Amino acid sequence: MIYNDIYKYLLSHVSSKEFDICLYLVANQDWLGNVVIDCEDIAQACNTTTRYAKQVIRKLSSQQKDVLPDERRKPFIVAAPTFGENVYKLNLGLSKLEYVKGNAKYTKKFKFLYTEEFQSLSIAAKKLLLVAAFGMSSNQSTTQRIKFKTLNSGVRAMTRQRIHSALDEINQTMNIVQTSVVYKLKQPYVEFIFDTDVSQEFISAEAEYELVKLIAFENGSDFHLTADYYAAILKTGKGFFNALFKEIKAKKAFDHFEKLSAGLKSIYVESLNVLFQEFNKPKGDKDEQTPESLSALLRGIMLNKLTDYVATLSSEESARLQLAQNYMAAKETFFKNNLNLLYDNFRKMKEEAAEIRKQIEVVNSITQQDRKSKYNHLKELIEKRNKVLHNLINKSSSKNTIRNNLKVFNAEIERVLDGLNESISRAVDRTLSLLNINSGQDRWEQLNRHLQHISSLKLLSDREAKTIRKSLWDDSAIHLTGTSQIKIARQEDSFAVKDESVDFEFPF
DNA sequence: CGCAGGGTCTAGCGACGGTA
DNA sequence: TACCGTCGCTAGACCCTGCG
Repeated sequence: MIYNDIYKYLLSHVSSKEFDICLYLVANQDWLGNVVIDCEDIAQACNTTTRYAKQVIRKLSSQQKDVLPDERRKPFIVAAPTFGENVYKLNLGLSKLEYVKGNAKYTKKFKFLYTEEFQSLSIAAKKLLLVAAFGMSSNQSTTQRIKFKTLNSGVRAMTRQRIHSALDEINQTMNIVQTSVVYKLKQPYVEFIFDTDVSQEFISAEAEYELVKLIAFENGSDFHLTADYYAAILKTGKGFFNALFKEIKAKKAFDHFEKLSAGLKSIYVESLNVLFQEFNKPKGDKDEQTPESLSALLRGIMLNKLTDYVATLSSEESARLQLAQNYMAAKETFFKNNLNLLYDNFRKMKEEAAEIRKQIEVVNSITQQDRKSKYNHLKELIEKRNKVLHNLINKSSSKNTIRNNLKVFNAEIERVLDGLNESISRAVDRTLSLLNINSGQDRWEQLNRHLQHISSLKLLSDREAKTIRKSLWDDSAIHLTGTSQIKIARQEDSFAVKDESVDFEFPF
């Protein structure tokens, strides 16, 4: 979106080509508001030479020498080396953390702003059309009327004469809009009448789409992918970034935005690579990948990598804490003459550890959302199973009916459990290996331990973990040890069903 | 890359016409 | 007449492209 400050910048501070290049930069932002600068691409997109594109980029990214207006002194873009070479972030516009629905005025990225005809216009004509586009964004009307007076005072270097010649120019060059001067109460207005479809044609965020396409291409997967696949992948990826922005806002971890978003970006890129390598493997008798299954796969990969990322952060945190401890331990032997330095270092290490902990909390809450929904699913499934079984028992259904129902439910529960296991075992392995806890043979035991660990890590609240454990083990009184044996309390009546692979004990 | 050169913009000045 | 806003003109700065 062309936010208000960018809009004003375009109306006041740029020349004709700079106008196009600024619009290019706005259109080529990724989800984080970063742009990869490729001057050849810019030159091609904006109909100029690579050399001049470089010059403009240099200008847009350096402090402007004009003294008076503040916006002009602020460079339009600044280098963002954290995200890679040639990556710049837009200095104007709303950052992802500032945006709240409805809080910002903006101009939509109409397609016509990016056409060759538009780019060939003089700066005055471009400014007039941008003002009209702003109006069209806010009131959806294809007819825009703007007072001469407004243009004179609101747009730099806009005289009557320039308006008239710009209108002639627009009428000659642009076939999607007709302009004229109309009068109301002796006031001259500029009237723009756009073709109806123009107001609905926007350019989409290409940067992320191009990235996915590029990685698919590099992995040789691009032949098989239709638009549906790309859409599914982009939706999944964007979900993660939105979750990050939300959590950073919620946890007020604004200082960590750059580090965390750079982390998430590289996780996303790595995951896409893994995804397409996976996609390319011969499938055997497996079903064809659907867009949904591909996006679920991506989700799984990203969650795993996020877990690894948390583990890295955790060890950074422990390193700081360890260092702080070392400082204290050294109190007696060293630094006798320099206790202040010692305490400063100690405090610094503790503070850094606390900052890292905050980052961990942000990332954890992203993965937590996913696990929470899986846990809820599991909980619901078990509740449903118990209800069905109790109904069957009350209706004195046959052993076979009960057994078959159990089998169906248990298969489903195991499936969900597998997903959960996969999702959490990494968290446990990576982050708790320090605690020397070996994973047991029994999946149910393992899950129970995971639950404890996860609640000890505050991935789940104690209460949630308790509820889940309760619903898994207490209420239903199901105990599955190594032999998949099921018991339901009410000892007075119980029986066992023998099956070739499963043993059931069931009360009546 | 440097440079030439036409296009474009800015600031400042004075002319002009309308109004109190 | 004094004042105001608008317009056109001009010098000099900046924009942008093409040439070698």
